[in-house]
Amino acid sequence: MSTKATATNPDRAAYRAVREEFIAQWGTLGSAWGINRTMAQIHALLMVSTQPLSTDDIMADLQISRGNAHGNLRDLAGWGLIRRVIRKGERKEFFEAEKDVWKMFCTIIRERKRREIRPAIGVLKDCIERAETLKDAEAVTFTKQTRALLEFVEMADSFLSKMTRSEQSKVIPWLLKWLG
Amino acid sequence: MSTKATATNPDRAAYRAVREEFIAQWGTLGSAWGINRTMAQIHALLMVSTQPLSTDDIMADLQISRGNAHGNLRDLAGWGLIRRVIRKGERKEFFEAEKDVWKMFCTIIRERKRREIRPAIGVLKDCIERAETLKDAEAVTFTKQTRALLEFVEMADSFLSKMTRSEQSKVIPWLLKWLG
DNA sequence: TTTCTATTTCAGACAATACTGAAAATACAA
DNA sequence: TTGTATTTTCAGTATTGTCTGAAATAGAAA
Repeated sequence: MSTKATATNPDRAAYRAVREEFIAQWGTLGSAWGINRTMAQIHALLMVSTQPLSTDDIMADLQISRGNAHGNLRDLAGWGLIRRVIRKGERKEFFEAEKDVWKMFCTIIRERKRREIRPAIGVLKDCIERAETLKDAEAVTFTKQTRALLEFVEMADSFLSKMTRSEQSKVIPWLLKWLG
Repeated sequence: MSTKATATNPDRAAYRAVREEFIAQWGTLGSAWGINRTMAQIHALLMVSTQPLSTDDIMADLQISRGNAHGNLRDLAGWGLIRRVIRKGERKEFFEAEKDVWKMFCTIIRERKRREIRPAIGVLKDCIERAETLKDAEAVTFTKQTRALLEFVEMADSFLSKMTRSEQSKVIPWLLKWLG
C-alpha cells in the first residue's frame, strides 16, 4: 500500500490540476459561443467524471452556490446534455453527462437548430413577406439580400438535419475519405 | 411624379419598419451566438444598405453613441465582415459590408476557427499531454475522454477548412445533390 | 501656423446577466 | 401524520459586459 500511495498521490494532485485547467478553459470557450460559463464548466466536469455526481458534489468541486448549481443543471438537462440518475436506496439525485462525442455534437446541433436557426428562418421569411411587395428601390435590394440569406440558412439547416440523423459510423469514414 | 410619390412614400415607411425589425432580430440572434448585439445590428444594417454608410449615419440610424459605433465598426472590420471605403473629395470614411452570403459565411468560419477552435485544440492537446502519463485511474478516463474530444474537434476543423477553401459553385450543387 | 473636421480613446455610468443564500416547497421514510 | 432530506424558488447582490460622452489625437485645408 505504501509503495502504491507514494506513486499515486502525486499523480492524483497532478490530475486534479489538469482537470481544473480543462474545466476552466471549457467554461471560457463556452462564453465565446453564447453559453453561460458555469453551465459549460458543469458540463465539462460531468464529461470527465467517472461516476454520476450530486448537486452537492458539483457545488463543492466548482465552489458555487446551490441555486447556481441547480439552475445550470436544470438547463443542461433541458439541452439534453446530461441526465438525472436515481440510485436505489439513495434519496439524492445524481447527474451524468453523455460521453459519446458524436451524440453530444448531435444534441447540441439539434438544440441550436430548434432554439436559434428555426427562429432565424422565421424572422427572415416574415421580413421577406413584408418587403417583397414594396416598390421602394431600397426595399427591392433588401428583399434580394434577405432572400439570399434565407436560402443559405435553410440549406445549412437541411445539411445539419441530415447530418444529425445519420450514424456516426456512416458519417466519419465518409468525411475522412472526403478530406483525402 | 405625384402618382409615384403617393405609391412610394407609404412603401418607404413600410420598408423602414421591416428593416428595423430585421436589424433588431439579427441583433438578438447574434447575442445567442456570443456576438455583441450592437455589432450584429450594425452588420445587419450594412448588409442591407444600398450604399456605404459613415459612422454618423450608423449613429443616427441605430441611435447609439459615437464610441459605441466606432468600437463595433473596428471589431467588424477586424472580423473582415466590413471594409472601409474612402470617397475622393470626402474626409469622412464610410463602411460597406460583404454582401455575398457564401463569402460572409467563409469569413465567419475562418475567424471562429482562428479565435476559438484553434485555442480549444491547444487546450485539449495541453491537457492530454499533462494527463496521459499519470497512473491515476481517473486520469486515464480523463485522457480517453479529452482524446475523443480532440479527435472530433480536429476533424471538424479540417472539414471547415476544406469547405471554406472551396468555391461556392462547387460546394452548393454537391450539397444539394447530397441532400437528395 | 491656425482652424476645422473626423477619428480614437477611455473613465465612469449603465444594463444585462449570473450568483448567492436562505426560505418555501416537495418527496420520502418512519 | 410527523420529521427529515432534498429540491426548487427568488429577492437581493455581485459581476460582467456594454455604452456614453467628452477630451485627446490626427490630419487636411486655409
